[in-house]
Amino acid sequence: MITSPDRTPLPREFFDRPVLEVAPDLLGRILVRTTPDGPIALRLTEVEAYDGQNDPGSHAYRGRTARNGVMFGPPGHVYVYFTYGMWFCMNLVCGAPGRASAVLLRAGEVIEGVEQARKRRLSARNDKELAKGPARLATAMDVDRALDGTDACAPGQTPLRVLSGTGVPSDQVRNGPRTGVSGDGAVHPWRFWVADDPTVSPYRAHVPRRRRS
DNA sequence: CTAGTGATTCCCT
DNA sequence: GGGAATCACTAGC
Repeated sequence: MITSPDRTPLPREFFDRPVLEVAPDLLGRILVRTTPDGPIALRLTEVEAYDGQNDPGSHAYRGRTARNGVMFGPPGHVYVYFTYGMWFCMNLVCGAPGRASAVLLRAGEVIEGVEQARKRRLSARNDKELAKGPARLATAMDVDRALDGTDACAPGQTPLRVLSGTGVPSDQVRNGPRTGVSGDGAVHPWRFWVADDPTVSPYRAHVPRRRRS
């Protein structure tokens, strides 16, 4: 049976909670990106929690900088960072201002605007790979640094919004170590995903890169 | 399927 | 100057 997902926007209060509550609760929600070419919608299937300055894996661990400033602001805003010289990744800021916690959006299923997402992700071998991985997700959803600081809970038109969707029953939520996080931050099992979902990205342990000559 | 590596730029020490 | 919340590609099993 197909039930139509709830298109109610998530209010700011949804994000104004501890990040370890918000992260699993985001699974099954619908991220909507409004572009001039029409909307792209994504059902979230994999996320990671980053707990501000308490968390060695978090960009906010060493305090506020030019890059991570949005994380220290109000919840419900989008934090976009550039990494590995080529890619963008997007987060949703959680908790009270100053908490600097955020949820990294790692993977999802494109459910609307598939044609547009395919054009942005030409190397994807099938539609399950369109947003399988955080940089792939950002690419498919046309998210880059221009959207850093966007309020996803603002009234009226916004380039990004999160809708209620259907959510995911808690017995379908799995969790484990975060991908690509090194050092002391690797101990926390703060990656959450939907059980047996084919759009979840493969786990990769952090590998330190060898120095180039 | 897994493991290894180059790409490429920005941030922070 | 070192490394990064990654991806795509290749080789080999």
